[in-house]
Amino acid sequence: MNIGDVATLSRLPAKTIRYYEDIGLVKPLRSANGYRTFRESDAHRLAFLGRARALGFSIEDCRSLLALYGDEDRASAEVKEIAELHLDRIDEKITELTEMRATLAHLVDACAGDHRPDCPILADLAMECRGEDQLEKSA
Amino acid sequence: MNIGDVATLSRLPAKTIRYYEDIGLVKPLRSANGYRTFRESDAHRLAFLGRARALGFSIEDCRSLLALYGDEDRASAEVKEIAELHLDRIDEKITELTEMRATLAHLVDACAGDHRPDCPILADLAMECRGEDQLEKSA
DNA sequence: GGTTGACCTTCCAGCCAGTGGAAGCCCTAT
DNA sequence: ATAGGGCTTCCACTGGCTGGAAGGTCAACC
Repeated sequence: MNIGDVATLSRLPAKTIRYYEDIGLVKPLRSANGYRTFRESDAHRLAFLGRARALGFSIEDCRSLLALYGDEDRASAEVKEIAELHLDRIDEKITELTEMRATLAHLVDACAGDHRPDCPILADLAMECRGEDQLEKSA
Repeated sequence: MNIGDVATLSRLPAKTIRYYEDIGLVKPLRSANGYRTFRESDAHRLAFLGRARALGFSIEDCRSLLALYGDEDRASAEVKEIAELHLDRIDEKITELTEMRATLAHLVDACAGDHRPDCPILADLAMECRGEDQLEKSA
């Protein structure tokens, strides 16, 4: 298989696949003309990578997961630990975004959104009275 | 004020403040020794930036928001539009993360996490049977 | 006057995970 | 023979910083 075929199969851009080779995640053979030649196992690895990335795992997580996948003597606990850490990171992000969302939604709601210049969104961003403990110290 | 003072006030790292100058978000004066000298208005802008960034606005959004803030003739509608677009982006991210979270939580839940190698997380990532429509075509 | 140490300066490199584009082979079909 | 599509490498760029090196400046202390 050439890179285009495996790109279609894995739904990863060819560029990404070359990048994955660069960083050692996949090691296709080369045919006489210099083209990359992907075996079934390479295609399989790329599909694995595509799904792991779609779940938000970092490239380094993917590397570890692939290593565990190829290790017959792995303990599922090792896999689970990676997944749980990732889950925690996702939860943190969701929490952070949800807080942002709440604040922002509140401000958007309060803004008339008309031709007049008065705007509670800008007023909030420009607010002097946060970080007052710091200001007091230096005052 | 030197950069350290304004860094403390705005709770932004000095490096970040230098970067903001680089990209034209803030324009401090220079004193004879080459040190940046921040006016009250610069400190104010940096605080504004810190809060806008904390709400997840992109640097380019921040640039627009600062311009609107300084424009007496702005319409609040312009501010609101930026905020609403950002809100939509946040909602998209939350949705995406929530979907990931659900899938991942399901898999983590199904994994024994013991010394044995069997692992539904890896099994899912390695699954052949997704993207079957594509596979069928090329088969 | 010398020295420490905290502060400041610039510049260059790197992070993550790719993406875009140029310049140039290779292969097939007409 | 030539047009097109696919493949190759390489370099630069994205966002939003962050780290570190090499060196200038300033206030305090001995």
